[in-house]
Amino acid sequence: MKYSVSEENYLKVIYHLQDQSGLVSTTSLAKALKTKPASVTEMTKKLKSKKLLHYQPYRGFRLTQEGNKAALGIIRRHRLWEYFLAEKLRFSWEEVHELAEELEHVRHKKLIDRLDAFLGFPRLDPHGDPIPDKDGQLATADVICLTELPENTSALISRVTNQSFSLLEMLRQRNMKIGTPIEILKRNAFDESLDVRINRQRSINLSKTIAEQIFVVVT
Amino acid sequence: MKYSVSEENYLKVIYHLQDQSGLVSTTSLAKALKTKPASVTEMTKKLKSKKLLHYQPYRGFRLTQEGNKAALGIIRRHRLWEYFLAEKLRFSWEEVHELAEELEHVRHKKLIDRLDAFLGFPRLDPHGDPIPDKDGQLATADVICLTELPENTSALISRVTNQSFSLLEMLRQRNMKIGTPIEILKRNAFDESLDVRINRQRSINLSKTIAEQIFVVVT
DNA sequence: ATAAAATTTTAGGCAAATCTAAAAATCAAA
DNA sequence: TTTGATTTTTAGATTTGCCTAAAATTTTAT
Ligand SMILES: [Mn+2]
Ligand SMILES: [Mn+2]
Ligand SMILES: [Mn+2]
Ligand SMILES: [Mn+2]
Repeated sequence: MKYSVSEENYLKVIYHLQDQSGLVSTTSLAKALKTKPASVTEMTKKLKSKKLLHYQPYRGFRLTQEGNKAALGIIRRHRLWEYFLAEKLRFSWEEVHELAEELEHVRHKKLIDRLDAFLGFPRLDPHGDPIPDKDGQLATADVICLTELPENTSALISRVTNQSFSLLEMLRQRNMKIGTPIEILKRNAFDESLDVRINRQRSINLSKTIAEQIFVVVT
Repeated sequence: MKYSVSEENYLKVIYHLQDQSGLVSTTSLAKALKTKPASVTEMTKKLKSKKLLHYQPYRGFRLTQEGNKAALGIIRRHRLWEYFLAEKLRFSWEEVHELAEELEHVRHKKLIDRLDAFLGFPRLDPHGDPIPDKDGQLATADVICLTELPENTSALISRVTNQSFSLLEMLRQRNMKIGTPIEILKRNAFDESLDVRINRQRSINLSKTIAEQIFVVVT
């Protein structure tokens, strides 16, 4: 019912890794948590014994229902604090993730529900990621990766899943934020970069690496 | 420069105990921290080696300048979060202390300074305790204990230093909060209880035990 | 199918913070 | 001032989470 900070970090990271690949490997988790594979094996054994994940030695693991629910609780707290930091304390979107990494571990149902109400029950965090509600329900948005957007089709930037400080800082400096209109003018075959129009005004070039991190909704 | 949650709790509690008695004893600290004297001895040895407190084996200890500064930083965070919880999230004053006990350990200068600004640089927390400013300065208020207030002298409730949930809940239910007008009608010799008038209206009886926890400013 | 490479687990340790039990020091009283 | 009670410290364990190095297992390549 109540987990340590370390256990919570494992649960959250496993949840995110699962979203991409189905089963999560020891190495990928070790890398994501900046720890060593041996440590991961020990912790996953513990989490298994607490019935938070399915785990067969050498085979990888995934969250149980219980583990999933716990992870969503942590993600709810993380994203609500991110929203608070950005909207109320005026932090920029590249700064909030790191701070929320600590605040998310203050775990009192009443605190987080009051915070939710104070913020007006926001549905998206500053990066466009959905905020699970009281019951752990996640709103689903039908976004596509910017790299999949056809040319000359207007869309809105709706989500940036990568939390890298420098990526987010870069986007902010280019006035690209959640809700900003965007359109692909040209795909450059040589480096797969994109020439895009931002805010129906400025035209800039985005490397493939950056474009892959941006998700949009066609309007 | 950066201390563990445990070290922070020690520093804060030593600060408060020092305020009352000069030198702090191993047993009193153990009691306040709900731990055992043996654990206190080990931790204080560590804090001494970090030059956060003066400590002679068997003789008791007190904070160094450095330790004092650190303690004030923790108290600043604690009280600002208490203010936030009470003013913004509408928690009652008996609920905020416990929540702030966890939030106070999220330690980022910029976060706390932004929170301070967001709250409008409050000077007192919900219990009337002064909030140290950015530089650790504490405003001093000239309060007296309710038990010292002369009869028929109007005063304002300005501080309740005891953080007991049930004491604070009791006072709230009697409409006694920071800023509430109060006046002593009669001292009862038998049990040293006080008949007081609250808000220039209701007259109630306060036991000596309760009266000792209330501090007032004569108006 | 086998050998080499990669991944994962086990074994053995370490540091922080706690505990209990026993020893040492201090304090209080007769 | 000696003794008995109290306080404090030391000794030795325990728990959590992490580490390195070595062994076990699985995957990949010849
Ligand atoms: Mn984040
Ligand atoms: Mn986010
Ligand atoms: Mn408090
Ligand atoms: Mn307070």
